[in-house]
Amino acid sequence: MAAVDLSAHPGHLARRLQQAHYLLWNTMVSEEITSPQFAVLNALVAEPGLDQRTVGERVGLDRSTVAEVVSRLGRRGYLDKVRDPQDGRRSLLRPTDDGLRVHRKLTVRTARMNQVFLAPLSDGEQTLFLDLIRRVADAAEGLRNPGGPGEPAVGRR
Amino acid sequence: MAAVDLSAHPGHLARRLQQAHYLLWNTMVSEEITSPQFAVLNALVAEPGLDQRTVGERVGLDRSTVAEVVSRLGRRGYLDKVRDPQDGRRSLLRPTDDGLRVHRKLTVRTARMNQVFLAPLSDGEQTLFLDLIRRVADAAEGLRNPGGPGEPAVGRR
DNA sequence: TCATATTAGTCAGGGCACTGAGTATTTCTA
DNA sequence: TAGAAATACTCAGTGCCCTGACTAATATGA
Repeated sequence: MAAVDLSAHPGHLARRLQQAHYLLWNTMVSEEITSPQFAVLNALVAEPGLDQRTVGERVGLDRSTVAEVVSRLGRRGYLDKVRDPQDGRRSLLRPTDDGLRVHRKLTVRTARMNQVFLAPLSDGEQTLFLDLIRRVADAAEGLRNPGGPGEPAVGRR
Repeated sequence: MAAVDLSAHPGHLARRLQQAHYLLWNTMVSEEITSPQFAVLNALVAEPGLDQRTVGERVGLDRSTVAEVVSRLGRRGYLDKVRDPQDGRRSLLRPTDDGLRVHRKLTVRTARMNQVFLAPLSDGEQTLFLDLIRRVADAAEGLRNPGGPGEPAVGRR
């Protein structure tokens, strides 16, 4: 009897939103490459030669998850992974030609999918929507990473 | 060079939002019970005796995931599961006394967490935020479930 | 009534996401 | 310069999330 209305809970809505996106991605973008895999590939297209930790920072994934995603992309031949000769702890990542090709193809489809995803909102609402999510997510991430955004969290050399 | 700015991609933001919520839940609500588990428990507090399929419909989980979540809640003694004597295919679920107690406790903490989560937004923005997410998620779910909301999707008896 | 859907749930398999422990390498410092 | 601290990564374990194939039970209709 003391049950709660979950439709007012941002966390519950966030989960449903993410699930909806997952399904749309599968049908409109790719069944092989997932959205997090595309994010990692995209980060490497922007800055080839990044190490895993930095990639994780760019796309918002922890060390373990990056390792898994990278391993899948590597297995499919979309990126190369080599030990940094300057620092034996790091693995340096760069997209292969295949990886670049896939990235280009998915970029187009992703743009189309975003339009469909946001179609129920007016143009103004769309920018507002993205802005609100970003603010909430940034703030929540800031709770765990004190020091604030813009300011490098930990000992970036 | 043809890399994309992911901060304009709703799917990427949705994932980050959900991750941020996951972490906040862990620190502010419970390390034992997860948000989806609470959602299932909440549905059963509202309507004890539901079957798994209907619970999944209420909280937005597919059959397999509901089965897993239910099994964990059952293992911890928070719900009972019995075969429906009227229909041998169904499993009927109801919260135990322990389940009710936990649900009450987490309800309070969840409310506090929601406040913290939404704190970066003004009151007006908060309602707007929830409304926008709901509209996008509903629309995307409707793409897979033609027939529209309100109209029972499939043969509810 | 009997064969044929349809439905509820299970199971195997792949992928994302986190924590905590452990290893190798580099950096700092006494 | 040797020992301690920090860093990058791996590995094991837990949980969420989906699909597709399967089983058991019920409902339908020729």
